Amino acid sequence: MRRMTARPANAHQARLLRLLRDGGPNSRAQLGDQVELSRSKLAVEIDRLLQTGLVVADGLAASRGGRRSHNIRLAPSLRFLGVDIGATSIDVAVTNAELEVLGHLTQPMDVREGPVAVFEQALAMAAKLRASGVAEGFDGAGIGVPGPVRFPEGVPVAPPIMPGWDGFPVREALSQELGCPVMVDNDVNIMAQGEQHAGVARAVRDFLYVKIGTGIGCGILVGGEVYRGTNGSAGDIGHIQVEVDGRPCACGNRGCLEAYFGGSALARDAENAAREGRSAQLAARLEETGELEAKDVAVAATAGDAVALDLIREGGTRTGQVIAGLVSFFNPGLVVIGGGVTGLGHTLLAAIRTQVYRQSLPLATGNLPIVLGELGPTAGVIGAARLTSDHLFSPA
Amino acid sequence: MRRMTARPANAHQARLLRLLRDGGPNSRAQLGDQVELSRSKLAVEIDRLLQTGLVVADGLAASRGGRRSHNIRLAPSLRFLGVDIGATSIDVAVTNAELEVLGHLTQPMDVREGPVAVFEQALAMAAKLRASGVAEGFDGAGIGVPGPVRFPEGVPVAPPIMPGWDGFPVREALSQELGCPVMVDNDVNIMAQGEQHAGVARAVRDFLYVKIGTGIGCGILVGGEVYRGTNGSAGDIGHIQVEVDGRPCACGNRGCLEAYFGGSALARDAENAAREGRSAQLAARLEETGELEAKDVAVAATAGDAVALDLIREGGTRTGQVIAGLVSFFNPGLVVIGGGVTGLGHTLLAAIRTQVYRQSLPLATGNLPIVLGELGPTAGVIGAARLTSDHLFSPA
DNA sequence: CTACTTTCTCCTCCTCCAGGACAAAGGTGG
DNA sequence: CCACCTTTGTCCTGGAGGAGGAGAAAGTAG
Repeated sequence: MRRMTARPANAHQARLLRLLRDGGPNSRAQLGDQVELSRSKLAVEIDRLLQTGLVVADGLAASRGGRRSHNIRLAPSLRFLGVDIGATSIDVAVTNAELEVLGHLTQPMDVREGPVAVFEQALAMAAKLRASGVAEGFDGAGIGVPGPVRFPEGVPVAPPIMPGWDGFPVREALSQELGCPVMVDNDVNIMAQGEQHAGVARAVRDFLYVKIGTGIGCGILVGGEVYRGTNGSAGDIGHIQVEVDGRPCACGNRGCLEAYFGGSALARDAENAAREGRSAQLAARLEETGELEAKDVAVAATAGDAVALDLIREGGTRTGQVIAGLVSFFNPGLVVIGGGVTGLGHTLLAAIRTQVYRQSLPLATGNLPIVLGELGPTAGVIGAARLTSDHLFSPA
Repeated sequence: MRRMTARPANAHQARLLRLLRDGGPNSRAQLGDQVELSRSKLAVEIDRLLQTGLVVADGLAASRGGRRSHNIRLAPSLRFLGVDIGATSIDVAVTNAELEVLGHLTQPMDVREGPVAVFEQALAMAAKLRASGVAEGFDGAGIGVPGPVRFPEGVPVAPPIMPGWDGFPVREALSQELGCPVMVDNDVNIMAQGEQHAGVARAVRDFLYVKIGTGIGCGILVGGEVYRGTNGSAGDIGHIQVEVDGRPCACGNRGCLEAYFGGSALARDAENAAREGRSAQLAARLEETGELEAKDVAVAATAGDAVALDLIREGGTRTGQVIAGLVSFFNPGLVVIGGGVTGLGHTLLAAIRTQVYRQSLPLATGNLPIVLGELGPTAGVIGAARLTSDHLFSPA
């Protein structure tokens, strides 16, 4: 089960591996244009990488007017496991070394059942993927969990929505089970990295990824790197106050953003609206299922339900208020809105945009795109795979 | 006039120069303990630095049980100029290579008079310092201006409180006049760097420096480096909204933090209180001078005036509200309160602390000190000098 | 078939740098 | 005062890192 994947011996090799990961197979000559190394040194390092098996020579490329080049690519047998643990669902995917998703499973789950049960499920899903033939073993795994993480140790700290996880040695436990290196991070951070690797944030180095799921969180990228803060709790914007003496929040405070918006708040508000007879459509749905979810509001909104649209707009305005403040403070080059909000999509985005553009400094918003994430549920698993590949593709 | 100061030839030399700057004179052996270099390589690099004249051998140190060591120190003739341009005053100082202040001048000034007049004044102050004998010439200069700066070019962009400065080539113009390299940054950023170099933030890598002067701004340090954002406007927190449909602000919006607090707002509120007869003390002062300044409120507060104390507490609460949000978002290891608030000091600090500790996430505030800056008005000039020394002490 | 381009390999030479040997210069205890 | 220790600094050698020229290999264009 245990795979001994080689590691690059120096920074040059690490650099080359990342170039091959992000740019796909390439010739020695083309790689030489992207690094500041002489041809001879480059050849030496690539030979060494070939010897370790991390990269392979893979046929000849078409001529570009001269001798045809040998393609160099990352070993096609490399496999990364990406796991995204949300509050209510779990995503597991297998990627190749270029972080292309080869297989992806999603299942509902309740994070409050605790780490043991959740990881049992995650490992079962991984086994299922392996049985399907996309992987024989894993060279590395990345995990996102819905709470703050002490990143170097890979241990959740004081996670509000998953109390049973506090201090559970996620990294060590999973590394044992999987027999490969494991990296653990906040789920918002891995989604942000996913959008940076393969989504809308490809060319941007300083940006914010705002995830609106059950709760609301924010991934912060500074110079292309995740910023995690002193305790790993950076980006925890769900409990920023938006109303003095406002609604009570589950965290014990009052007036938090999450008391007004996010999957939980939205479902609760929709149920109230249904019970009070303000929306026939939501009431009908409530009748059917006994309770409402954020998804139901999205469906109702798409069908034109005025109450549902109002709820989304109001939530977007609240969220926009907070984002406006963060934009003034952080002056990002891009704001990505992601999370389980497909369907809420453009109504929500419009409300957020209106609020941010009205409220932030002109200099900060002048050239600021605010867009929806383009990867949807794969953002997390791609980001998780990237996290572990960043680790493996760095000098040992 | 022009000084051709040598630059380090490589990263090792740069590292050594910074060690000598931050740790003072030192022996080869002690330096060797702080860098990962062999003794021989270290000796070579130090010899080269000695040849350039950037460092000098400076006598023998006391024995520590064996052969006495030769002290190595930065050239004692090196001089940096630090300039801190505020909204209403200008600070100019001269430091040696260890960034110790050798001479410091402060004068009132109105930034709206435009860059030409202001720099004429700054250069006159620098000349006065030179005439006093603390410097013969300058090896580098750092300037802080009260507005966003496009850092690589050293040009202010769209500064709200100093419209005449937009696009003025500060770096180039001053470099011409002074005959040395010049670095330009936002004044809040240089103050933050000052506190990091020689003040309360010495050991902290991720922190926020909140300056409450005429307006309110924030310096952001990530991993020990200033974060400036995509347009150089990061940290502009004075126009974060604290009240929906609140007081009109000079920026055209409503409910901004600066509409409620900061030197301008405080002076205005104090004048209103005086006119409405709510504070005899402030009214008396208004009678004397015709208008009130933030300073007058500080004096009244120290004397126990209830209205003045209330104004400060209220402003601190508003500011604390904003900081609380930033703390949740950024999870800093330290928050420093600085700016022209000496006197408001502990009343203000208490109000800010109360609000932040009440309102931010426990994980983010658990071990978070919120303290006053300890350098006062020298923070800016030291930070400015450090900015330019960071530049000079990096490979050419 | 010739001329030219591109890609890749091989070889030489130079610099960087670690670490051992050793010299210099002090202290300590008899 | 001398033998022996510690600390500091210098010198030397060998090995690894790396740049760049020469040229072979393999293609295109005419």
